[in-house]
Amino acid sequence: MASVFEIIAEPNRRAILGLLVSSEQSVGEIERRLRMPQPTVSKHLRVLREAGFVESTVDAQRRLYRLRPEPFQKVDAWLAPFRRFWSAHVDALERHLDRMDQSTPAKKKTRRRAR
Amino acid sequence: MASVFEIIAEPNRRAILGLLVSSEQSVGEIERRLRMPQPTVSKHLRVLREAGFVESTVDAQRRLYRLRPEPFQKVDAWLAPFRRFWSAHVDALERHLDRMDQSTPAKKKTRRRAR
DNA sequence: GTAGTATATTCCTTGACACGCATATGCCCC
DNA sequence: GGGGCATATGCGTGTCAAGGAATATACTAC
Repeated sequence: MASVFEIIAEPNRRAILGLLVSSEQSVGEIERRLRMPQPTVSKHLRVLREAGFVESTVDAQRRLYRLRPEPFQKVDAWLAPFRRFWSAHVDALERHLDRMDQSTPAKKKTRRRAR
Repeated sequence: MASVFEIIAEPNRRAILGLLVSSEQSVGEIERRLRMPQPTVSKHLRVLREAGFVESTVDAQRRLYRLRPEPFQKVDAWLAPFRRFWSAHVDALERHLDRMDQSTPAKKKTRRRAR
Protein backbone atom coordinates (compact mmCIF):
# COMPACT_ATOMS: atom_id res chain seq x y z
CA MET A 1 0.00 0.00 0.00
CA ALA A 2 2.54 2.51 -1.06
CA SER A 3 1.40 5.10 -3.52
CA VAL A 4 -1.04 7.87 -2.91
CA PHE A 5 -3.13 6.55 -5.78
CA GLU A 6 -3.77 3.25 -4.09
CA ILE A 7 -4.81 5.13 -0.99
CA ILE A 8 -7.47 7.19 -2.70
CA ALA A 9 -8.68 4.26 -4.76
CA GLU A 10 -10.84 3.20 -1.81
CA PRO A 11 -14.29 4.85 -1.82
CA ASN A 12 -14.63 4.93 1.95
CA ARG A 13 -11.30 6.66 2.27
CA ARG A 14 -12.32 9.28 -0.25
CA ALA A 15 -15.50 9.78 1.74
CA ILE A 16 -13.50 10.33 4.90
CA LEU A 17 -11.23 12.80 3.17
CA GLY A 18 -14.27 14.59 1.85
CA LEU A 19 -15.63 14.95 5.35
CA LEU A 20 -12.39 16.39 6.62
CA VAL A 21 -12.26 19.14 4.02
CA SER A 22 -14.67 21.28 5.99
CA SER A 23 -13.04 20.77 9.37
CA GLU A 24 -11.35 18.30 11.64
CA GLN A 25 -13.52 15.48 12.96
CA SER A 26 -13.35 12.84 15.64
CA VAL A 27 -13.53 9.16 14.79
CA GLY A 28 -16.99 8.96 16.28
CA GLU A 29 -18.27 11.80 14.16
CA ILE A 30 -16.96 10.17 11.03
CA GLU A 31 -18.49 6.88 12.06
CA ARG A 32 -21.84 8.51 12.62
CA ARG A 33 -21.95 10.70 9.53
CA LEU A 34 -20.75 8.01 7.13
CA ARG A 35 -22.71 5.23 8.85
CA MET A 36 -19.65 3.05 8.87
CA PRO A 37 -18.58 0.56 11.54
CA GLN A 38 -16.05 2.03 13.93
CA PRO A 39 -13.28 -0.50 13.26
CA THR A 40 -13.59 0.21 9.58
CA VAL A 41 -13.20 3.93 10.20
CA SER A 42 -10.20 3.39 12.44
CA LYS A 43 -8.50 1.11 9.96
CA HIS A 44 -8.94 3.51 7.10
CA LEU A 45 -7.75 6.37 9.24
CA ARG A 46 -4.66 4.41 10.05
CA VAL A 47 -3.93 3.91 6.37
CA LEU A 48 -4.57 7.57 5.66
CA ARG A 49 -2.37 8.61 8.55
CA GLU A 50 0.54 6.42 7.52
CA ALA A 51 0.26 7.77 3.99
CA GLY A 52 0.37 11.33 5.28
CA PHE A 53 -3.15 12.30 4.23
CA VAL A 54 -4.27 13.04 7.76
CA GLU A 55 -2.83 13.72 11.16
CA SER A 56 -4.46 13.40 14.55
CA THR A 57 -4.33 15.08 17.90
CA VAL A 58 -5.55 13.67 21.15
CA ASP A 59 -8.42 15.36 22.91
CA ALA A 60 -9.24 13.36 26.03
CA GLN A 61 -10.45 10.00 24.78
CA ARG A 62 -11.02 11.37 21.32
CA ARG A 63 -8.71 11.67 18.40
CA LEU A 64 -9.30 14.60 16.11
CA TYR A 65 -8.26 14.03 12.54
CA ARG A 66 -7.46 16.68 9.99
CA LEU A 67 -6.02 16.83 6.50
CA ARG A 68 -2.41 17.30 5.52
CA PRO A 69 -1.61 18.77 2.13
CA GLU A 70 1.41 16.90 0.82
CA PRO A 71 -0.19 13.78 -0.67
CA PHE A 72 -2.74 15.86 -2.50
CA GLN A 73 0.06 17.84 -4.01
CA LYS A 74 1.59 14.63 -5.26
CA VAL A 75 -1.61 13.74 -7.05
CA ASP A 76 -1.75 17.20 -8.49
CA ALA A 77 1.83 16.97 -9.67
CA TRP A 78 1.11 13.71 -11.44
CA LEU A 79 -1.89 15.25 -13.08
CA ALA A 80 -0.04 18.29 -14.35
CA PRO A 81 1.25 16.95 -17.68
CA PHE A 82 -2.16 15.59 -18.54
CA ARG A 83 -3.77 18.86 -17.63
CA ARG A 84 -1.69 20.55 -20.28
CA PHE A 85 -2.89 17.96 -22.70
CA TRP A 86 -6.57 18.15 -22.00
CA SER A 87 -6.73 21.94 -21.84
CA ALA A 88 -5.49 21.97 -25.39
CA HIS A 89 -8.41 19.75 -26.24
CA VAL A 90 -11.23 21.47 -24.50
CA ASP A 91 -10.01 24.89 -23.61
CA ALA A 92 -13.19 26.35 -24.96
CA LEU A 93 -15.25 25.48 -21.92
CA GLU A 94 -12.39 25.62 -19.49
CA ARG A 95 -12.29 28.46 -17.07
CA HIS A 96 -13.63 26.92 -13.97
CA LEU A 97 -10.73 24.84 -12.79
CA ASP A 98 -7.95 26.78 -14.37
CA ARG A 99 -8.84 30.07 -12.78
CA MET A 100 -9.33 28.98 -9.23
CA ASP A 101 -5.66 28.34 -8.80
CA GLN A 102 -4.79 31.96 -8.31
CA SER A 103 -7.79 33.06 -6.32
CA THR A 104 -7.74 32.93 -2.57
CA PRO A 105 -8.40 36.55 -1.77
CA ALA A 106 -11.08 37.21 0.81
CA LYS A 107 -12.40 34.87 3.45
CA LYS A 108 -10.25 35.19 6.49
CA LYS A 109 -11.52 31.75 7.23
CA THR A 110 -8.03 30.37 7.50
CA ARG A 111 -8.25 28.08 10.43
CA ARG A 112 -5.87 28.84 13.20
CA ARG A 113 -4.62 26.07 15.30
CA ALA A 114 -6.09 26.86 18.69
CA ARG A 115 -4.78 25.73 21.96
CA MET B 1 -13.18 -1.73 -11.41
CA ALA B 2 -15.38 1.25 -11.69
CA SER B 3 -13.88 4.52 -10.58
CA VAL B 4 -11.10 6.44 -12.28
CA PHE B 5 -9.13 6.22 -9.06
CA GLU B 6 -8.94 2.46 -9.16
CA ILE B 7 -7.76 2.70 -12.74
CA ILE B 8 -4.82 4.96 -12.00
CA ALA B 9 -3.92 3.05 -8.85
CA GLU B 10 -2.03 0.57 -10.99
CA PRO B 11 1.62 1.59 -11.62
CA ASN B 12 1.84 -0.02 -15.06
CA ARG B 13 -1.24 1.81 -16.17
CA ARG B 14 0.18 5.10 -15.00
CA ALA B 15 3.33 4.29 -16.92
CA ILE B 16 1.32 3.67 -20.07
CA LEU B 17 -0.56 6.92 -19.64
CA GLY B 18 2.74 8.68 -19.13
CA LEU B 19 4.01 7.32 -22.40
CA LEU B 20 0.95 8.47 -24.25
CA VAL B 21 1.27 12.06 -23.12
CA SER B 22 3.86 12.82 -25.74
CA SER B 23 2.07 11.14 -28.62
CA GLU B 24 0.01 8.15 -29.63
CA GLN B 25 1.73 4.77 -29.56
CA SER B 26 1.13 1.29 -30.84
CA VAL B 27 0.87 -1.66 -28.49
CA GLY B 28 4.23 -2.92 -29.64
CA GLU B 29 5.93 0.38 -28.91
CA ILE B 30 4.51 0.44 -25.44
CA GLU B 31 5.57 -3.14 -24.90
CA ARG B 32 9.08 -2.34 -26.03
CA ARG B 33 9.57 0.91 -24.19
CA LEU B 34 8.13 -0.29 -20.89
CA ARG B 35 9.65 -3.77 -21.20
CA MET B 36 6.36 -5.33 -20.33
CA PRO B 37 4.89 -8.56 -21.70
CA GLN B 38 2.50 -7.96 -24.53
CA PRO B 39 -0.56 -9.58 -22.91
CA THR B 40 -0.03 -7.37 -19.90
CA VAL B 41 0.01 -4.28 -22.08
CA SER B 42 -3.11 -5.36 -23.92
CA LYS B 43 -4.97 -6.09 -20.73
CA HIS B 44 -4.14 -2.76 -19.20
CA LEU B 45 -5.03 -0.98 -22.41
CA ARG B 46 -8.37 -2.69 -22.37
CA VAL B 47 -9.03 -1.46 -18.86
CA LEU B 48 -7.91 2.04 -19.79
CA ARG B 49 -10.05 2.01 -22.90
CA GLU B 50 -13.18 0.87 -21.10
CA ALA B 51 -12.62 3.56 -18.49
CA GLY B 52 -12.30 6.20 -21.18
CA PHE B 53 -8.67 7.07 -20.57
CA VAL B 54 -7.57 6.06 -24.05
CA GLU B 55 -9.02 5.36 -27.47
CA SER B 56 -7.57 3.43 -30.34
CA THR B 57 -7.61 3.48 -34.09
CA VAL B 58 -6.72 0.65 -36.39
CA ASP B 59 -3.69 0.98 -38.65
CA ALA B 60 -3.25 -2.26 -40.57
CA GLN B 61 -2.47 -4.87 -37.93
CA ARG B 62 -1.60 -2.21 -35.42
CA ARG B 63 -3.72 -0.35 -32.97
CA LEU B 64 -2.66 3.17 -32.14
CA TYR B 65 -3.65 4.34 -28.71
CA ARG B 66 -4.00 7.93 -27.56
CA LEU B 67 -5.29 9.75 -24.51
CA ARG B 68 -8.76 11.05 -23.92
CA PRO B 69 -9.26 13.94 -21.52
CA GLU B 70 -12.46 13.23 -19.61
CA PRO B 71 -11.26 10.89 -16.87
CA PHE B 72 -8.39 13.19 -16.03
CA GLN B 73 -10.85 15.98 -15.59
CA LYS B 74 -12.76 13.84 -13.13
CA VAL B 75 -9.65 13.39 -11.05
CA ASP B 76 -9.00 17.08 -11.22
CA ALA B 77 -12.54 17.87 -10.17
CA TRP B 78 -12.21 15.62 -7.16
CA LEU B 79 -8.98 17.29 -6.26
CA ALA B 80 -10.36 20.81 -6.48
CA PRO B 81 -11.71 21.21 -2.91
CA PHE B 82 -8.48 19.90 -1.46
CA ARG B 83 -6.47 22.22 -3.64
CA ARG B 84 -8.19 25.17 -2.01
CA PHE B 85 -7.29 23.70 1.31
CA TRP B 86 -3.63 23.02 0.69
CA SER B 87 -2.87 26.36 -0.93
CA ALA B 88 -3.94 27.99 2.31
CA HIS B 89 -1.42 25.86 4.10
CA VAL B 90 1.38 26.58 1.71
CA ASP B 91 0.89 30.31 1.98
CA ALA B 92 0.96 30.21 5.71
CA LEU B 93 4.09 28.25 6.23
CA GLU B 94 5.85 27.91 2.93
CA ARG B 95 8.43 25.68 4.47
CA HIS B 96 8.80 22.09 5.35
CA LEU B 97 8.85 22.63 9.07
CA ASP B 98 5.18 22.77 9.75
CA ARG B 99 5.03 19.80 12.03
CA MET B 100 6.96 20.86 15.07
CA ASP B 101 3.95 21.82 17.11
CA GLN B 102 2.08 18.62 16.61
CA SER B 103 4.37 15.81 17.54
CA THR B 104 5.09 15.86 21.24
CA PRO B 105 2.57 13.53 22.78
CA ALA B 106 4.17 12.14 25.92
CA LYS B 107 7.20 14.25 26.54
CA LYS B 108 5.96 17.17 28.59
CA LYS B 109 3.55 16.62 31.42
CA THR B 110 2.27 20.19 31.49
CA ARG B 111 -0.58 19.58 29.15
CA ARG B 112 -3.67 21.57 29.75
CA ARG B 113 -7.08 20.13 29.21
CA ALA B 114 -9.85 22.66 29.40
CA ARG B 115 -13.06 22.19 27.56
C1' DG C 1 -4.28 -20.63 -49.89
C1' DT C 2 0.17 -20.35 -46.18
C1' DA C 3 3.37 -18.02 -43.39
C1' DG C 4 4.20 -14.20 -40.50
C1' DT C 5 3.31 -10.25 -37.60
C1' DA C 6 0.43 -7.58 -34.27
C1' DT C 7 -2.90 -7.62 -30.82
C1' DA C 8 -6.51 -9.66 -27.95
C1' DT C 9 -8.37 -13.16 -24.95
C1' DT C 10 -8.67 -17.27 -21.83
C1' DC C 11 -7.38 -20.03 -17.86
C1' DC C 12 -5.13 -20.48 -13.68
C1' DT C 13 -2.75 -19.16 -9.62
C1' DT C 14 -1.50 -15.96 -6.24
C1' DG C 15 -1.64 -12.16 -3.35
C1' DA C 16 -3.90 -7.78 -1.48
C1' DC C 17 -7.15 -5.76 0.79
C1' DA C 18 -11.82 -4.76 2.85
C1' DC C 19 -15.01 -6.24 6.08
C1' DG C 20 -17.26 -8.26 10.29
C1' DC C 21 -16.60 -9.61 14.67
C1' DA C 22 -14.37 -9.91 18.86
C1' DT C 23 -11.15 -8.06 21.80
C1' DA C 24 -7.54 -4.96 23.51
C1' DT C 25 -5.88 -0.41 24.91
C1' DG C 26 -6.34 4.18 26.60
C1' DC C 27 -8.58 7.80 29.04
C1' DC C 28 -12.06 9.92 31.99
C1' DC C 29 -15.06 10.40 35.99
C1' DC C 30 -17.18 9.00 40.19
C1' DG D 1 -9.65 1.72 41.48
C1' DG D 2 -13.59 0.24 38.92
C1' DG D 3 -16.83 1.08 35.24
C1' DG D 4 -17.74 3.15 30.93
C1' DC D 5 -16.79 5.52 26.69
C1' DA D 6 -13.71 6.29 22.56
C1' DT D 7 -10.51 4.31 19.62
C1' DA D 8 -7.32 0.77 18.03
C1' DT D 9 -5.93 -3.88 16.71
C1' DG D 10 -6.08 -9.15 15.56
C1' DC D 11 -8.06 -12.81 13.24
C1' DG D 12 -10.62 -15.33 9.77
C1' DT D 13 -12.91 -15.04 5.40
C1' DG D 14 -14.34 -13.63 0.85
C1' DT D 15 -13.52 -11.10 -3.26
C1' DC D 16 -11.19 -9.30 -6.94
C1' DA D 17 -7.52 -7.88 -9.72
C1' DA D 18 -2.68 -8.72 -11.59
C1' DG D 19 0.60 -11.73 -13.84
C1' DG D 20 2.25 -15.72 -16.61
C1' DA D 21 1.71 -19.00 -20.22
C1' DA D 22 -0.67 -20.58 -23.91
C1' DT D 23 -3.77 -19.73 -27.44
C1' DA D 24 -7.04 -17.24 -30.40
C1' DT D 25 -8.15 -13.57 -33.69
C1' DA D 26 -7.07 -10.20 -37.26
C1' DC D 27 -4.62 -8.39 -40.81
C1' DT D 28 -0.78 -8.44 -44.44
C1' DA D 29 2.11 -10.19 -48.00
C1' DC D 30 3.56 -13.73 -50.93
